[in-house]
Amino acid sequence: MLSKKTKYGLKALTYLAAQKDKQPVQISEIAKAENISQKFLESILLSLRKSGFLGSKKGKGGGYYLIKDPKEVLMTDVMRILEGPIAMVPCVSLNFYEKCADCPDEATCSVNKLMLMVRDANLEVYRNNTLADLIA
Amino acid sequence: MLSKKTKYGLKALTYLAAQKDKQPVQISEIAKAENISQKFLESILLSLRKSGFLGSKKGKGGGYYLIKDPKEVLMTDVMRILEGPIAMVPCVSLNFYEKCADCPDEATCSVNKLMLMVRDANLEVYRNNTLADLIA
DNA sequence: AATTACCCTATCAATCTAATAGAGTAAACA
DNA sequence: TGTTTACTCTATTAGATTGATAGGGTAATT
Repeated sequence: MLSKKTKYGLKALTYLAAQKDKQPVQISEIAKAENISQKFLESILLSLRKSGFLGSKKGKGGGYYLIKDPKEVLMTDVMRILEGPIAMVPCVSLNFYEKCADCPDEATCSVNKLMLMVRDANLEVYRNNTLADLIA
Repeated sequence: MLSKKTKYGLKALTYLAAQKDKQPVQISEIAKAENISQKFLESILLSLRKSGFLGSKKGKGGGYYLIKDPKEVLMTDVMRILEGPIAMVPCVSLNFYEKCADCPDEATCSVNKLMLMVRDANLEVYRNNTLADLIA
């Protein structure tokens, strides 16, 4: 299951990407428009800022804004920040690799074999889609 | 993340598929060979039996055995039983469709759009792989 | 200087997962 | 026929995670 964090994060990103000007948008505005718990959204936007997707401005007229061009924001990066590893098992993860404690041999492991194919299929989708593609 | 249930279930299925004869294999043998908690494996095999993948035989010399030819066992069916919906959000699920409560319009929803592509990519993998493919 | 809106910490109920325990039941075999 | 074997079922549990909420703190505009 996709977590609400990722769901909300994606919605917020596309909301910001759809803005005509680059003016900051208040959290409250996004939360209201997308039916998201404002406090929860705060923490999500914060992590998106810390990972370099968003900028923020404090004080009156402040809010969050997209740093890069939506065309430059790859879904691989977004998903890894919001949802975590793209792979369904650590033993096939590119960025979060870990050996399975119980599995004696990856080369002959059926789970490894299947999940490797699944990972590649997912990567293919995430690599070929940017934030801009989700709006059009 | 792939649940342990699915992981163990897949391992058990491939273990049974790799058997030369069609003789029943005891739970304890599979559990030992694949490093799985026996009691947990019991419940998994039970659900695989109830959903038509496995047959069982009680008493001495009993155990579980594969009902169909491994070539006929599609990963789509296995995954749906073990892991649940293939889609990451209910609003793009073929077999478990549900409208998102918070989303006003699927047609313009960015999450829907992305997850639809992800679902199709995953389906492609699961449809093109059978239990037999995981052994070879 | 006051307001606005981001920033951070802590807490919480609900849910899910993985594992375990223990008793029950059906089938095989001597 | 009776005992053994191994599947079947119910219940319980600790632990982790999720999603949400509360409340105060801080920095930057006006």
